[in-house]
Amino acid sequence: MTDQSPPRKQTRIQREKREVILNAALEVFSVHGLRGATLEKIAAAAEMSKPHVVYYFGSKDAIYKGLLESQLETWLRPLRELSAEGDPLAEILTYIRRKLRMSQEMPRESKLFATEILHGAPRTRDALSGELKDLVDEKAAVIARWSDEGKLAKLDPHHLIFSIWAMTQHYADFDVQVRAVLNGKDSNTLFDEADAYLTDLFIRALRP
Amino acid sequence: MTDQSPPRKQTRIQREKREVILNAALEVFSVHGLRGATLEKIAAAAEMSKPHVVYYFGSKDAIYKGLLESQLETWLRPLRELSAEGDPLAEILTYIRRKLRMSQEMPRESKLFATEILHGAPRTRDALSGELKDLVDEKAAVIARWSDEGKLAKLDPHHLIFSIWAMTQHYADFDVQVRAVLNGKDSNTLFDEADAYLTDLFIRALRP
DNA sequence: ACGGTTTTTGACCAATTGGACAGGAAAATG
DNA sequence: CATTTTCCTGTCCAATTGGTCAAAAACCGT
Repeated sequence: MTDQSPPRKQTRIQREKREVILNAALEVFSVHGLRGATLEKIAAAAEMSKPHVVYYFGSKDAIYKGLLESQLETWLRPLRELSAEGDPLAEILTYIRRKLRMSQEMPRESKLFATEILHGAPRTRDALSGELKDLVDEKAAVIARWSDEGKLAKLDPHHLIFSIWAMTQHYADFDVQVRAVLNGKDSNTLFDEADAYLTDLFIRALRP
Repeated sequence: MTDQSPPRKQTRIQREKREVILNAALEVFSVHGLRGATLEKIAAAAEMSKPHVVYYFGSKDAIYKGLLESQLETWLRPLRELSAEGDPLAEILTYIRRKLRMSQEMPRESKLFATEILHGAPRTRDALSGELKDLVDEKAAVIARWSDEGKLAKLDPHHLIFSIWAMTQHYADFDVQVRAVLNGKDSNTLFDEADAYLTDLFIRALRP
């Protein structure tokens, strides 16, 4: 028995095509949302025929779910990397910077999740109250300990995390609005400003 | 000429019906988004027939636009009420509290705007770079003056406003996520916590 | 009570769209 | 090569859905 993979080995071409489709779908879903996206648009973006897309994923919904799943881990990584060992303030500032950079570099993923959650997270509920909650609780406990030890100001750690999510993702999800107000600023300047602002804000707020 | 209204006087029944439809539409749009909402669902929520809804608004799109327009002013009011005359820190904290309360009391409106902007604000672009930008610039100038006078910490006023939007609306727009993490907390407790946290955060950050 | 206007709806239509299907092209397999 | 398996697409279909239309019902001024 040389075949060690449990259900079925995926061929190279299968992996590649699925990858292409997921990327095209991300493009389309992030702009139009689940309902606004059509198989046709996805197929066009992936440069293949509509039945071909269905051939690989079975249904539009399956693509959408596939996308969410394939991105969830990436999405949580910055928080996961927040280490209990490091310097409290530095750890949190690094987390903020990582999250902000992620928003800058992966705005499509950010919008995908935002839309999903905004609409009640019908396909992600379990992950939210399972994996996500566990991770947040764990890191919130770390932050709470830091506060107790006097290394950080006493601020509700859960809400601290929420506010970091809110602010960093704001720049990706509502970029149209931000850009309309700060009209003419290019993306890099904008994120540099945001970085400086958030660093400043949280240094002032978190210092013991 | 007793009729003084420019184009046409709207009858009582017309105003009422339009009101009912807008309210039903808000319910449906805020949950499903523009594309996910159907005339049928709106009609059902308004307890009338589909052609009746069309009779009053002409098209689904017109209802959507009507909603956005009828809510925009309400949405901007808290910022508009931020007064250059008051005590700087108190004014900003009051603004935050108003905005947060608004998110709590009008989550449907919040989600409506969030979805619209998330999808590129195709129907709101002008308002964003016109009315909204002007208002923000005006209030940002006020805040900048306060900072210059040493009454407030020096923080980029535009980004300060963005961060307030981001955090307050987060609790309305992503309530599913917040609730999944803080599982079991009822709405009032949650918003009270948020209020306490945000007040605390911004007092620490804004004190000169 | 009556004629006209406004309101309301059932029935219908055309466009869109998710997806099925049959069969051809290409690749792997032997 | 022959055959089997995988890949790929043109064509079609049924469901959904935004919107029309004609006609009925309710309303209103006189």
